[in-house]
Amino acid sequence: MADGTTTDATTDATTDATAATDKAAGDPAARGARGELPKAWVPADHEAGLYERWLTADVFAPDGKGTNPDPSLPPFVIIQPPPNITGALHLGHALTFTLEDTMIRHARMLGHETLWLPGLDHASIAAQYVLDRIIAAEGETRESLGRERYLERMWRFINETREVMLAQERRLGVSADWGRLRFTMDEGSARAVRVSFKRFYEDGLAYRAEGLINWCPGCRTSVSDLEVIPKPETGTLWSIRYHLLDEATGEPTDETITVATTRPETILGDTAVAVHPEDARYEGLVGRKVRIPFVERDVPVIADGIVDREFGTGAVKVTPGHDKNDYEIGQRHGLPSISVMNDDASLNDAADRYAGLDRFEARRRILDDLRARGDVAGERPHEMLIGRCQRSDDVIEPRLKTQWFIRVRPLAEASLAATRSGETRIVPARFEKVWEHWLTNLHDWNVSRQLWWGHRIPAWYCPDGHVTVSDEAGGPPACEVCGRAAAELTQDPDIFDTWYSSGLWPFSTLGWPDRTEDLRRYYPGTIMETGYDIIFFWVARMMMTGIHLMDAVPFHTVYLHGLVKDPYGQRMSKTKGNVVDPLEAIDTAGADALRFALLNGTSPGNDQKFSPERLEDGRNFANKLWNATRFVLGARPSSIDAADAGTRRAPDEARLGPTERWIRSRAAATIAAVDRAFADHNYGEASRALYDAIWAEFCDWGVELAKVRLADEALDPAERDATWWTLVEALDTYLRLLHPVMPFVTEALWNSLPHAEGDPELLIVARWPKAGPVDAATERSVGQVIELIRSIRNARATVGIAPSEWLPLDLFVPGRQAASFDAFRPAIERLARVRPIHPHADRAALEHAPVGSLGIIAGEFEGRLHARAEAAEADRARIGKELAQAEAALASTRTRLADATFLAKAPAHIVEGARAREAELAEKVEKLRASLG
RNA sequence: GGGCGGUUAGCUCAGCUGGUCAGAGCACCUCGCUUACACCGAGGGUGUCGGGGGUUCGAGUCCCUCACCGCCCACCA
Repeated sequence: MADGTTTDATTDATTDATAATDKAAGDPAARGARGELPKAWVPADHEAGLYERWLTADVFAPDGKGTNPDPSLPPFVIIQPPPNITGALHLGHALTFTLEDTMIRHARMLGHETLWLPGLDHASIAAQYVLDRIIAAEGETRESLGRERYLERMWRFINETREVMLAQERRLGVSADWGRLRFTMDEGSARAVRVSFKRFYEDGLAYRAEGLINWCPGCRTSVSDLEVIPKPETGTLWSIRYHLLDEATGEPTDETITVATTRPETILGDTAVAVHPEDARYEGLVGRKVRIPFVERDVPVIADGIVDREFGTGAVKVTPGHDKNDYEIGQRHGLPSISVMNDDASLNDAADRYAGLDRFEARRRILDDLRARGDVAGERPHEMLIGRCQRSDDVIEPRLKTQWFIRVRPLAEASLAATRSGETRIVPARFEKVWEHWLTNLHDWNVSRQLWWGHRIPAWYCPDGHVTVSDEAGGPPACEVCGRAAAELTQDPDIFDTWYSSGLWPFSTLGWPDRTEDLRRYYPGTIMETGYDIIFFWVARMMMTGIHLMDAVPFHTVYLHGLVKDPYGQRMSKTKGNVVDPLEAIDTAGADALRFALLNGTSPGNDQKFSPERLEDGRNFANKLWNATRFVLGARPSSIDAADAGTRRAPDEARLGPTERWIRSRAAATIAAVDRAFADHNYGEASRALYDAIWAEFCDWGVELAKVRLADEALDPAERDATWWTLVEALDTYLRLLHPVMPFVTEALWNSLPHAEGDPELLIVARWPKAGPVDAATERSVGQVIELIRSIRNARATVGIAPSEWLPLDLFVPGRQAASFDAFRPAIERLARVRPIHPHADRAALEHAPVGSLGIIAGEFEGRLHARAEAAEADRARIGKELAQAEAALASTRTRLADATFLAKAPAHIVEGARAREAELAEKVEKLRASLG
């Protein structure tokens, strides 16, 4: 049943894809007619079509014909947490998928063969919890349906949710290898579960024993320690008198010892009273006996170091059957463990007259009866932590049960060795401490669950109580101890903790236990990406099982992301009603916007607040890029005809001016910055760097400066061509760099841009750009020009001159800026709205500027902007302020330079920098003063 | 009880190995439909970088300490 259903789902997905491609084929926008773009980036019009193109081009599979990986590079394998198949995806999933997709696209562009194996988790307890509520609405219960029909209903349910979830992943742009879609309840996983368990059993790492487990009365199953959530609560601490026995007669006396408890109902399971060995108050009592009320059981007073003398009365009742500490005390002192509860948390027959009562009702009755006997010595409110079920919120009951456990000690040690040696690295590193602590103090893992939805434990019991663990699908042929026939054997009714099969994910999905080519090639994985909240549930388990069963760590890097919270920093939850539906976000702003919003401004392992504004940022950015590209395509000089523009050429080096060199240099710097960010797994930094580079540098200055060149009639057509090709080249670079983060808009735009010889059809498989040299000299001189334009704009705005008004400018152009000035003269005119410009090689010439001109100080440039006298008056305040700032900065720099210790101890380059700054500031102050007159 | 994060402009956050690091976006204010974009452009203000010590020639940046917020782990009944 399991694998059949999964296979169906995969087939359906493929069929859908084909159908959608046919639809998209008629849509020019989706195809991206080269050289033309619609007016605006409307994600909904493009995303589906683009996704289908990737699918049909077969670029998601590592061996797909579309990827063309570089054989000299190792495969890049990402391991994703398969989401629970319980319903719609939330923003946390969107974050995970965005990060993973960003990583895999980046790796693919670098030329790695990539594997991202998608999947879904059957989520045993979570799924049952959801389904129970669904069938309750249908008037059914688990019991009324019975195991078989319940499971049928479950399959029906998950077959629906599966499609919804996979469709959501595709809308986000997830470029996983859909042909390998796996499910933790498919036959491959089932086999891996059986075989692994048998291995653990044979290796002595799986054992069946009676132990104290966490019981959820609501879910009617045991749960692991991790699924017990301690929640603060104000309870009551009662002091109860236990009567000591007369040592001679063995009968209770009036002599009492008072114990403190928050759970009087467990009195019925008490098998001792414990005090601290060095507690003088009770010195003489150790070794004597007390009688437990109601059950009339005589138990010893014992001494144990775990008892806190300061707490309560310093004497504690010991109930090994219902308390973890007490259980350990019981183990140490050989005390019997008495279980007083049923599965539904009512008291059992051991509870004598309280049998059948619910645990809380029993508590009330017992207290009443104790009061009647005069044995309640006191009570007071008590702040405490109550363990509640992660799923149902019921109060967890520690109970004795015979269950299967995994012995974790050796596995944990091997896992610790892996991170200590650096074989597996945790990002961010601070989680290593958490990892260490948890693995060091780990208790054996209770893997039995008394649920129906999940992998049945492959253990069979014969009437004589022999245990046979089998990895055969149909069970063992006979009891392996006594040889009784299979027909006489009974399989354990329990199933595995859902994380057991998840823990096998990195290899069960690659064909294990068979020694497949996939395993050889893709195990261990490169990076495992997930939220820090499942580091123990999942990451640690994969590490433990992987090392033991595969003899190798399952992955070399553990990347942990933070949680997505609402704008107020609250955890998103359905009950709070503050969840953001990723699909809604995609509908309103596009998948790229959502992806950008989830990555930008975040850092590894840190939580983030998600707000609509962030989504808008992403949408605006996509639109900005869209329009920049639209401009470049529309600005093609007539000297380059459409046919020539079909293939991207590198700009003619000989024709490059400072504008073009600046654009190239900034693009090169951006490549380096993004490379660095990716290397550090700092995806928030990568997106930020691209946002700045594309918007504040390329669009605001690169394109604006290039516009002037393109519009310059006097320019040599060959130079104009070079300008255009430079823009195309820069865009090409930026689109490649941004593609991992915003795959749709970049793919659409890149499709419309001329491709270089040898480029593939699709950006998703285009190569990552290589960082060229940064041209520092050009950046310096262009920086001066930019500063000049800014200063002029600033002066104009400050005094309120209309932006449309052309003003004459007297400009002192120092010799070293002469060439730069010549090149940028038209740009300065247009962008600063100044005309005519009177350049002067001699600064003194500025003194002849008309009275009331505005002073312009920008680096080595200095100017006088002609304006009306009243404007000039308003300008004096601006200059005065600037002067004050410059003077203050100069003063502080001089103080520093006057300090002998600074000069003696600071490194030379710092001192030199300070000197340079002093000179610069001094000059500026001088200029500003001159400008004020 | 241990541990880990966080505390930087009104809001969300960047600030790597201490020295042009006091920044970005949003919000806000003033202009502006200049032949990519109003999902835009130009310009602008705002911060004793949580408090207090210390190391250093020099500290959001390192150390100590305190405060508050959040999270994780934990056997105080």
